[in-house]
Amino acid sequence: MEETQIHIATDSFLFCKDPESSDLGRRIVEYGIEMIHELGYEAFTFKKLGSRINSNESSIYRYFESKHSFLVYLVNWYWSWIEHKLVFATANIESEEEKLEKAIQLLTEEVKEDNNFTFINEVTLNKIIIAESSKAYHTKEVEKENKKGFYKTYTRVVDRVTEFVLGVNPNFKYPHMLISTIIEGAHHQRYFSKHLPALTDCEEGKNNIVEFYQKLVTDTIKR
Amino acid sequence: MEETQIHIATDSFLFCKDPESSDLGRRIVEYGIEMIHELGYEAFTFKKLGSRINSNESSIYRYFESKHSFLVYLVNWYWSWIEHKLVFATANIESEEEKLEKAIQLLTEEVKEDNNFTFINEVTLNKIIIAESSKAYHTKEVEKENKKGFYKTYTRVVDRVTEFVLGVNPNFKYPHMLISTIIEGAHHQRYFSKHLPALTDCEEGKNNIVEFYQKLVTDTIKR
DNA sequence: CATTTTTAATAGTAATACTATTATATTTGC
DNA sequence: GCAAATATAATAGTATTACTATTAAAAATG
Repeated sequence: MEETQIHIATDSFLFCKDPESSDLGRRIVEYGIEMIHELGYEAFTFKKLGSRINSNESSIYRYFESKHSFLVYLVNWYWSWIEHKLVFATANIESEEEKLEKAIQLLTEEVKEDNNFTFINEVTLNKIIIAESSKAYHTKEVEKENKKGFYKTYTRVVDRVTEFVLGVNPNFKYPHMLISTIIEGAHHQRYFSKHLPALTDCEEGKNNIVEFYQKLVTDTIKR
Repeated sequence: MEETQIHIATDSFLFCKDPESSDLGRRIVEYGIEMIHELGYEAFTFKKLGSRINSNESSIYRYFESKHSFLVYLVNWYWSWIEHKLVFATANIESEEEKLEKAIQLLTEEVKEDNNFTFINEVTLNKIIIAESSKAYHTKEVEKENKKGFYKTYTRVVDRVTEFVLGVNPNFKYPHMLISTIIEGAHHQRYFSKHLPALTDCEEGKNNIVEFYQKLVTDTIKR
């Protein structure tokens, strides 16, 4: 991987105490990801996590206000990481078309390598994003939380790619809609291909999802 | 509305006792929809529903095995209803293009009228589908439940519209992917436009979502 | 090395998502 | 019209969840 040691910034309103600031904090995040992936969000509890990392439920509460805010933290970490990769992948590229293509690739491909520079396993985190992230915003408190900035990292990624769309076609009316459709769509398709295959046309091992969305974007914004 | 008294078939594995078979069953569904909409899926409980309809928590359990299976029941009812409307809206139409257009309209528009022929308020149910339905299949038990047929109504709708896509372009490689992307996408956009507007380009009151997806389909499948 | 901070241990709470049992209505079949 | 069957309501109970509060022990820091 091209990265040297990177640090993903997370806003301080996403936690009580910064999990990156201590060994316990890092273990909470590292094994929390592992356990949400294994058990699913519903069955995951801080109590179970505490006993897995030889710590205590109440100690985890000093880092995260609730199970929900832990999920929100992970979602933000993920999108900050994607944003970093996006900036890197599109730097020094002249062609707007090519920038957009790189962006779509990044947003729709499956994360396959864990760079191991951090305590976060990005491959597993990507699977959590696909399977669980919609639970972060499908709550009665969305609007309140949105005002607090809980979803701004995601929004920022959408905005960046929106710029590339407008770079290719400045008259395209619905760039945000297109990009959020593609991001959510690709996640759905990956989930469906694994669990509800009747809803997709994916062949094992083939990169149909990326191909489909690349074509969809090209066909939709050009005219 | 064009319908006469309709009856939406629901498979018997979706409930313990058919809620349509009694007054209590119908009240459970009617007010259950109302309460999930008001409180959100997480805060909704059978206990609260029982006291709202002057009945009892344990009586509701005679109709539905769990809160989860109640949601699954509602999702299936919704898609059966959509399927019915779809068949009706595309009957006797010759042109494949026109059939597809009607279908996309139906799948992406907001439900605005409750025909009041049944005990189910379709406007409210549509809002539940938009905000909560992904929770029905984002569980660790998806595959098991899929085998039992929990998601087959949805699949059937996707399959029907897939046929229209192939009617317009028999060589199009990803019709299921396209249709499920559009269905989920439209739901997301409606949710975003209300709660997370930075992710869309919707103007209040305008039908941008339908317009966007109609164009997207046309541009993507033609070539 | 004294103080502050962090962590662990323990206990406790209200609520959730159920199950089980029994009593009382209501429906139905004859 | 009434006995039998069935549906519903009332009550109680369970294990677990998602937390909060308190205190003691351990570790870091100035």
